[in-house]
Amino acid sequence: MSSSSERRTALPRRRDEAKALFRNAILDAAEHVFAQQGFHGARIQDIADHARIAVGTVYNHFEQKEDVLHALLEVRLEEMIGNLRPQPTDPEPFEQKLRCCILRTLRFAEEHRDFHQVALDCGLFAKGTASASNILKEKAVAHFEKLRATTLALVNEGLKCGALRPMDPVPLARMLGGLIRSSSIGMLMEQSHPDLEAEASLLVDLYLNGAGRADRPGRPRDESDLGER
Amino acid sequence: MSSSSERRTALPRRRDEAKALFRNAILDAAEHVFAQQGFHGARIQDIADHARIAVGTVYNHFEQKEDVLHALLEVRLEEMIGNLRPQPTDPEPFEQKLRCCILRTLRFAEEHRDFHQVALDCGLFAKGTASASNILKEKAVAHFEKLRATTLALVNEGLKCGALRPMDPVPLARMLGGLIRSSSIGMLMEQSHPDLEAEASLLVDLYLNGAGRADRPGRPRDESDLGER
Amino acid sequence: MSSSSERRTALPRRRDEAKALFRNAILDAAEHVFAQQGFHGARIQDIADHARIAVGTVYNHFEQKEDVLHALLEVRLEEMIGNLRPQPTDPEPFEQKLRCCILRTLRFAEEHRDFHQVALDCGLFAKGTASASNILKEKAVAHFEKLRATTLALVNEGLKCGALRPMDPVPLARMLGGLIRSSSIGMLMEQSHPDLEAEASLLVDLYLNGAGRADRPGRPRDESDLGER
Amino acid sequence: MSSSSERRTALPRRRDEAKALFRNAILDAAEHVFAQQGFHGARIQDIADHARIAVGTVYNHFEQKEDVLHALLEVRLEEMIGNLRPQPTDPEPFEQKLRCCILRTLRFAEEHRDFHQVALDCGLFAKGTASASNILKEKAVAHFEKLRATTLALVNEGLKCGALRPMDPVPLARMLGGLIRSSSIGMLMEQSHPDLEAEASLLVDLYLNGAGRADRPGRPRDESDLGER
DNA sequence: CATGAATGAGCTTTCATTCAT
DNA sequence: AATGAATGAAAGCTCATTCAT
Repeated sequence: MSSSSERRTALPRRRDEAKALFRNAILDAAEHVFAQQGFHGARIQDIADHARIAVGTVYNHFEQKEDVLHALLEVRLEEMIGNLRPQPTDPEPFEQKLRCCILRTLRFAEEHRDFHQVALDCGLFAKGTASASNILKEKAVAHFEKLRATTLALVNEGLKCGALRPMDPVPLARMLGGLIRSSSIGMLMEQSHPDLEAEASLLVDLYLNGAGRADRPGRPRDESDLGER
Repeated sequence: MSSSSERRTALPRRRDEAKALFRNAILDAAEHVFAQQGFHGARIQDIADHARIAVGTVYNHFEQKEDVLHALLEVRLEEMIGNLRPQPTDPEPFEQKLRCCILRTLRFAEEHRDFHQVALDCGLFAKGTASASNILKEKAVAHFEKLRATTLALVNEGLKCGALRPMDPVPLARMLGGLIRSSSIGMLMEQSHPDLEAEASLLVDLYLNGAGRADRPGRPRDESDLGER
Repeated sequence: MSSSSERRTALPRRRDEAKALFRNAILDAAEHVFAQQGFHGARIQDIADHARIAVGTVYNHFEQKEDVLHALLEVRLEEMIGNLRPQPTDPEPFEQKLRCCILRTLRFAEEHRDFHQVALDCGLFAKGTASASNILKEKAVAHFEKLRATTLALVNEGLKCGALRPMDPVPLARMLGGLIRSSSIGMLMEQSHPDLEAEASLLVDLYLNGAGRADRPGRPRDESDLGER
Repeated sequence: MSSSSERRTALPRRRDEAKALFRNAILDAAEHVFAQQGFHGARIQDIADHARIAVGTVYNHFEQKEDVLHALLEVRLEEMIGNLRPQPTDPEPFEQKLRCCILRTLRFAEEHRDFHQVALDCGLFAKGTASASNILKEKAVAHFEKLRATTLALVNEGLKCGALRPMDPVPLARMLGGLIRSSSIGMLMEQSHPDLEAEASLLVDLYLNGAGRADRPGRPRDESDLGER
């Protein structure tokens, strides 16, 4: 009885493997080509060439060019959000935990420069941007919201444990996102491979303590510090 | 001083006025259309329609589509940089001056949402981004550098007068840029018209003092403060 | 006042002339290419080549490939219907009038073999046929209906003047259409140039008197003749 | 007489059965899909889906898409010609025999609306039509010729027995074909299920006696009738 | 100099056919 | 022999750019 029943499961299994293989190859190729040429500049032919497959094959896995982009962003963004989100193994003081999250995110950016390039190009980090909303439409917003929600959750945790100033979490999250983004973009631009640990520490320091000189005159929070002594 | 000699100067003057009129109309239309549809999604026809002129007329003023974008960015960026740069009338303590610069920049972003949309779309705020480098090429870098230099100058002034922590100005500038950008994007996204004065104050506060609670335990700069006593 | 006011009328006039020139050139080319290769086999490039214009120009005059076909059928069918419809100058006895209408229609078919080919290919003479309904959709039905109505009007005239057997005009019209169509198709097939006058006379004779031998035994209408004696 | 020798004959028999099963399933599916979407609009995938088999299987039975159409037309046309051809059991007076042939043909058209649709679409009834000649090439002509020959044979029989007017059989055959075709098309169009017996009688009547009123003045054959008295 | 139609290279997408399983 | 994914040539359509008026 085996052969037929085996076929029913073994063949599809192989097929599914092959399917996933092609799909990933296409997404990897797309990541690279989109990063180099932008979404509009990238031709399906280029992606197919990079994946060493035929144009038609791309269309066997994705209905439209846009769907390739969408799938790519979805997959990578999930990974990125996973990195930004606190892990069970992260150390407890919020400052350390934040440092770990940022470090992981920077490492991800370092390892996935192409994706970051694409994400920027698509305005993934800026909901409502023109080409983003035109290419990705509502889906773009969903992508962005996920990232924002994750950042917000991180900030809220900091507020709860008293590590952050008690204030509206939205600007706090916005600031955190801005800092990470600036740093990531800086890395992309410099094409350098900096000391990510140091960079993460610097980011946390700047985020928590600000850019101002601690003992500068008229520092508002010094006054409140005095009051507490 | 015959009428003919007058004509020699008067006529060109009129022509120049007319020329500038068309050029500005094209740039205004382009700002709107690019913001709505993205650079690649915008057709010359669309821009011409918005400016209520013929396509050919666009090509009488700009060699290529890209040149329209370039000119637009150049004009608006100059204005934006002018706003970010400290003015003679700005109040002296660095904190106040910074607040003024940021406020002007946010106001500009508010008034030129379309330009901001375009600038984001073109990765103007992120040198080396795909579509930016493909569309604008070297010129994009020049645009970006100008903005970066202005931010850097502002930070250096803060360092000189002792308002900022003595450290590498590059990350300080990057952080400042990231904050302003985050806030601008936030405004674009929310489609709301917030209290810009309050927003500027908040930004300065966060930039100088950080997001951390001042009296939290183990605050690093408290230690350095101790050392100075 | 002249030049500007002239321009407003003179320029558009020239433009309209040119426009009609191109449009007709496209339709003529399409008639030929569609006839040779069928609608699906004809590429826009082929039509453009035949009209000695660029592909894009075709699209400046017609939104889609289908619209070219539609316009072609509309124009030619109007002409064809004009030929089938009785003219004021046609002689009065219905038989003679019918002969004239058929002769004109056969002449039109002879002179516009290409159109006939296309019309057949599109099932223009058979409402609801597959490719017709797929390519032309509702418009195909409209085309067909016009033709049918014209044939019906002709038959009704014959009924009114007592030249045709008093019966349901629909089968009478159907028969007339079938005869003309068969003859036209025969001409297309034979690639010959027959004596159209003779062909028209033959058609009228067959249509009015039938294919049966007049004096054959058991002829039903002879019986009715008997009753009248 | 071992089981092995049996197999040698039994197995191929089964195989042939299975083969015919698939072949017929494909042709049935093709008949439906071609009728719905036209030859060019029908994808092999559609046909395979309808036959609930895989695309590859179609190509195991037919070399090309066109061959499917060709085989379909061949099979159905043979059947159609068989219906049009007089049967041994048909009653003898030519008029009755003709009535039977037409009735069978109309019944076939009624039962095989899809095939008729396809045949029309392919210009099967009009040799030399564009898409027909492009799709079916010479084979189309062969199909058409068979049908024409059958019609011609029928007409010749009528001539021989004196039921038809002594004249060139080609126009007579053409007229007969045109009448049957008009009626079939009419049925396809109306989507109605008329009384086929009445329709057949009407056709024979019109074919033999024409559409003209028998006692109208100046009827040419009346004169010849007079002469024979 | 404004105009707007002509141009044609280039792109996305389709689908008949092939072929490894 | 059935399967269905891979293939890639081919076609419709777009739109930046040109140019005659």
